Amino acid sequence: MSTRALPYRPHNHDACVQQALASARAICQQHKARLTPTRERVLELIWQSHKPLGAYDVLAELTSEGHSAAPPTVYRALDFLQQYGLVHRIASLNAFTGCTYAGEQHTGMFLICRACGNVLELRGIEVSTAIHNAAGTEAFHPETITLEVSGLCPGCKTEAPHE
Amino acid sequence: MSTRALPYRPHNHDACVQQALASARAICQQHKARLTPTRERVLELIWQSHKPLGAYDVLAELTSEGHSAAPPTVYRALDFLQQYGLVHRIASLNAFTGCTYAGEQHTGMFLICRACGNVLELRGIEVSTAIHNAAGTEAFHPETITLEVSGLCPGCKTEAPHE
DNA sequence: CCTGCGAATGTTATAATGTTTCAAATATCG
DNA sequence: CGATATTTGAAACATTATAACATTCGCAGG
Ligand SMILES: [Zn+2]
Ligand SMILES: [Zn+2]
Ligand SMILES: [Zn+2]
Ligand SMILES: [Zn+2]
Repeated sequence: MSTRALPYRPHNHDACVQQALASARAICQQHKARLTPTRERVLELIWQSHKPLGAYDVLAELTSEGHSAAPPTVYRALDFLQQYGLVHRIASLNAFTGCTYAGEQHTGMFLICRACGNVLELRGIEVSTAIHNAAGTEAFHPETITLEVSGLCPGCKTEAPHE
Repeated sequence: MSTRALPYRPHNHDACVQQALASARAICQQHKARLTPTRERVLELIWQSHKPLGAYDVLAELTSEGHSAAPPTVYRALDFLQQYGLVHRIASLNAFTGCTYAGEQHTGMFLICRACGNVLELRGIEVSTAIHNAAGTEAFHPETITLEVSGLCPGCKTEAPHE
């Protein structure tokens, strides 16, 4: 269903974005949710950037396009997109990124390069299982998992191998 | 070395706190780091609460004690405490909690009850291994892992089993 | 076509969280 | 003591997020 974005490697990003938008439209239709122009534009802006985008980055882009927008405009769109699993919030960055596996059941695991800022989302089924097992030993009932790994991507690691 | 706090169960919390402070003093001495009165008081305040404390919560407490404090006072103390592994920042809450395993090498995994607000820190070695394995398949070099699980603790789960 | 209703948006203000900057005080060591 | 580095005080500022209320829009029923 979803074409997996090649991690940290060059690819036709326009096609990438267009596919994400098409997928989003389908998902919203399924749920009878309205992917309005503002919501769709916010999703597109987020997808166009490989790096997570802050809410105010999105806002700046919208206003630069002549859209009369205020913080609530963006946050409301982001809430909607999160609700339908189209974007994820990266808590450690206060930023948002497009979901690579929209429509598929998954626990998002994010590899965040501290050098280039790119983010790769993995499904991480084994990780998810291990987390649920660990929580189970404490009789804890998990609902949402925040898993963000900061470090160096392959490219940046070879560029700057010496700390 | 460290006495594991009994998860979500009653215990002598004063002793809990005193032990954490003693441990912190030892760790700082080892590293020739200065656990100044303000830093120690911030650590104590954070430990006294089982729930993660926001920076401004700490600040309010300090000022209520007559301490002339401003935001940087607290953030500097928190930076110091994080640097020496004495507290963790919970990114999904914008709050801070005392480290249960200070001085021990570990990847913090936090079980956060959305009902009562209590937080339990687990070491989660299997989880850590799974994360590193997953990152390895992408040739990613992990440095810091943010792993926060929100859900219901055993107590709150039985109280409100029906969503 | 109107009309009413709920969803979505516009607008303003404000809250909550975190940082920069520079000066003053304090500890540490020779 | 005097030089040096660390820590703290203080004020302003920056960033991120929400509250409150008015207005508009999409759509179904009459
Ligand atoms: Zn996802
Ligand atoms: Zn990189
Ligand atoms: Zn810890
Ligand atoms: Zn609970």
